[in-house]
Amino acid sequence: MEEENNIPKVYDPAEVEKKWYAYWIEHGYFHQPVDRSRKPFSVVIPPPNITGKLHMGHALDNTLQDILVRWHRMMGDNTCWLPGYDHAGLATQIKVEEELKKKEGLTRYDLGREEFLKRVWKWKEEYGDRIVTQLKSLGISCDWDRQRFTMDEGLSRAVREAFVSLYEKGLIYKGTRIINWCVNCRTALSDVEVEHQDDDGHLWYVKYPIEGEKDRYLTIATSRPETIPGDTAVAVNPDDDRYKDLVGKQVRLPIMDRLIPIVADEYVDVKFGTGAVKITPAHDPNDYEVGQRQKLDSITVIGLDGKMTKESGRYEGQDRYECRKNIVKDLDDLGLLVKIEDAPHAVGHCQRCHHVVEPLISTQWFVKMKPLVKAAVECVEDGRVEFVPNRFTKTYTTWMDNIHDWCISRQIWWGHRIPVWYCDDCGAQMASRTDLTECPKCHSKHIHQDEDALDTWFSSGLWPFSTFGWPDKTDELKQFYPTSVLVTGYDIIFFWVARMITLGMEFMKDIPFHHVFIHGLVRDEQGRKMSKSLGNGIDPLEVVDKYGADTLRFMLITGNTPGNDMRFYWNRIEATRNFANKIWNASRFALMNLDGYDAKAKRAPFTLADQWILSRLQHTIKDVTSFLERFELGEAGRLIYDFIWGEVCDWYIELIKPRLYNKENPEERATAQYVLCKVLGDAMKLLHPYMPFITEEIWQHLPHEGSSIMIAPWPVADEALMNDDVEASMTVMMDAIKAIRNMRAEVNAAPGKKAPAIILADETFRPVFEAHKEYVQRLGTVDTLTLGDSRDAAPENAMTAVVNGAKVYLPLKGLIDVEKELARLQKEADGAARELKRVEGKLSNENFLSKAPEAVVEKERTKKTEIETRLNGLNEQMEQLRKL
RNA sequence: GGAACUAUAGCUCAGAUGGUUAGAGUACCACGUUGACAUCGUGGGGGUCACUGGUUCGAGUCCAGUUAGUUCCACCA
Repeated sequence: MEEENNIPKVYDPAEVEKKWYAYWIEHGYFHQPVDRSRKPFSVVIPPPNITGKLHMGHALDNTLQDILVRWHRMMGDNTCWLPGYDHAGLATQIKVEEELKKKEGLTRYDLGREEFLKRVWKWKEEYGDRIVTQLKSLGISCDWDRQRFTMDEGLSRAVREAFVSLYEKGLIYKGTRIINWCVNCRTALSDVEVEHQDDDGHLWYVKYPIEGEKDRYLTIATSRPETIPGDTAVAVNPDDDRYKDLVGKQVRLPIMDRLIPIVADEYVDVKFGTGAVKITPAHDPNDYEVGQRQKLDSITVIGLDGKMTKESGRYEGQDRYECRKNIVKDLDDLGLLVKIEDAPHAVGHCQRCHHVVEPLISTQWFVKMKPLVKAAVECVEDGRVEFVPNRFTKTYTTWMDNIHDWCISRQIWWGHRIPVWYCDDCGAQMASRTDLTECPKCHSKHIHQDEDALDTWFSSGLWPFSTFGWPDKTDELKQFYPTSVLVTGYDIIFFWVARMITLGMEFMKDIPFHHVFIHGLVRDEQGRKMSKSLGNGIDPLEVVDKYGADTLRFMLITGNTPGNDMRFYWNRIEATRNFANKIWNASRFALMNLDGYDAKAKRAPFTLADQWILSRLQHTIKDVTSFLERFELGEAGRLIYDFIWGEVCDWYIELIKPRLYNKENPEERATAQYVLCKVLGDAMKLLHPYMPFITEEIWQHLPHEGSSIMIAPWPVADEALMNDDVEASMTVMMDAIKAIRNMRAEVNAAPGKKAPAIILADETFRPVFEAHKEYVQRLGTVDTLTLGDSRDAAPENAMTAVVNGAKVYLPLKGLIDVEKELARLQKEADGAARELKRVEGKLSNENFLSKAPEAVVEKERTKKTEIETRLNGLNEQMEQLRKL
């Protein structure tokens, strides 16, 4: 062994990845200043929460972005990928509160607003960029110089501007309405932050005595008996004959002993329950509506703490669920409980803490959405903003069409405080871009700011432009807005995408991005969602440690299709790792045979193999690029994989070995070296967006121009090098070689040793075989190869295969089991006959001939001839065998 | 109650504008250490493309319906 080369046989990503990431940072490749002369390509990262820990979703999301960004950077676009993170108001506050409770046994109220916020900032400084560090280990090429945080001064200014501007237009208002209240988080929530799930519930049927009529009752069904103290009416459908005479009368509300009216309202479904509904405007959104229509009072019986208020009489102070039990019991004791039915019930839960959300009447800030969404819907419907895959357009537009006003105030401290001040003296309410110290109306110093903070999504909704300096008119904004593409999961279309489009159209009068590239979820091997509670999450960093970021990235991108969920399979990780190792060894082979290589040295003309691989390379470049243009990242990746492994490694490298090993002919050797470098180099470029590290490592070893593959120009397909004749010739040779291998394996002939073969080729391909005998000898493990004309008589005692353009024989005297061989040939012939029948059927169909395009018909004709030739060859051979 | 998605080899998945002998990886079987790679090579078996109709010269691909599964939206007490 004279293996002087010290490149390891097995690729070890750990060190390589660390090295190159540092190198890229050091050279500032991720950062590009604004260059108005070049086409922009910009992406803003979906900002991870500062509380976040990297999970598979992030890995997928950011790899997708990185592939697009790296590709466009290589294409020469003025590329900007802006990173950052989100303060995540409620989520972060909960986290810090938990820590405070655990470590010091304190609540935020113990500390007070100012001190508590100091703690959150401290927490943010300590842990806030942990996720950013984790992202870096994936190899993503964000411009870290442009990193933003939603609570930065600049972004906070944008929030102020947006709020005040909407306020001045009357699109933000303060109102007292029924809202979603989390009794655990003690804050209002928007509709999208409430997750509905079917819980096991019951329907309690309760008799309400009708006033003035002895022993007559109206029976209602309720899933929430604890709200009975808040009832202010009972409603029936106006067309319900059962109850027509009762409308206008009153019932005596059980327990509370209060008279409430019986009203008629369309809302009531005659067929459901008893057809009579108790109305509690303060604790049910529907009842609230009915209450508005019927001008009913509303009585709040459940407080902000989830406990019964004094309006509930003797239940005051009880927890809402405890009260439920007690009321049911009391009703039973009174003989008013008719029956209890099991009934699944859709109950709203807080997205953050999962406690049951309570509908309550409360004074909050809202954004009036209807006037805003018009432009946001239009720009999607007319295609200015394009969802990929397209089906998410419908998800988006139907949601937007049914939009309700957006509750944006939160009773939390961490976040952007609502920029509204109230004058204690004159009662004025004013929104202001700057902090106020006195009332602009009466000049009183007795003013105070609204206590609430804004929904986190209000600031994230401004992200595509606030990050580039809005409301200032910066160069960045001019160049990079609208951004090119937004990459995100389908789970936050409503939370985030919809808001960005809405607010972008409002404030920038332009779309925030041209494409929304939606991906699915990464699930576990059984297809379950990865979650903390199941403990089935796989840490991306663990995969990176064990197999490298390149492997994780490639695995996440290939083997699934845009917008669909995918499963995480260790076994696919291993397969991808093997691919990385394959690339590694192919380049290792190249490097070991590159000694004395001089790109300028005199070269021999290209051989068939050279022309073939160069032709295949051009097609690969063309197809990969067009798949990338259509966001078909998985398909593009697959093409690169197939090209490298299936064509370069399996065929080309094997074919050029003799030339590389033979130092007696330097010109031929130089040609092989040149083509190998060219093909590997371009392949590395195509693969670079997917596997940035290993491609950089290899590219740096290969002869190259420039300082990094990541800024090397993206390959352009050279049409002049695409050669159909060459590809056809190689295909025939490859088919013949495969036929030889196949036959030898069938009879297990001379395993590992060379054996003779005979090929009778037709006139088109005979010269090809003659010129490249050694291809067949080498890859078919053949010693003597006898060539002849396809019209020559077939050799006796030989196994046969017929491929398009040639007949292949293995003279395996003694090894052939005539019966088995006949069976094998018969099977082949049967297949060919079946196929022939189908083709003939087509070709004898008048409709096919007249209606199908000429090219398709022609194709069928050639197919027919080919099959016939093959079939004849097989039949001939079988006849001969039968004579033996 | 609406809507979307999925259904292709034992398993995980690809199959753009309808025309391939329907593919890959993995698993399985056989053979193989020829100077990149056993994280490898060669060969093989394995699919009535969920079902039923329709459109078409031609359907895994388009349309309608059925079944099964997943998900999102929705105020039925």
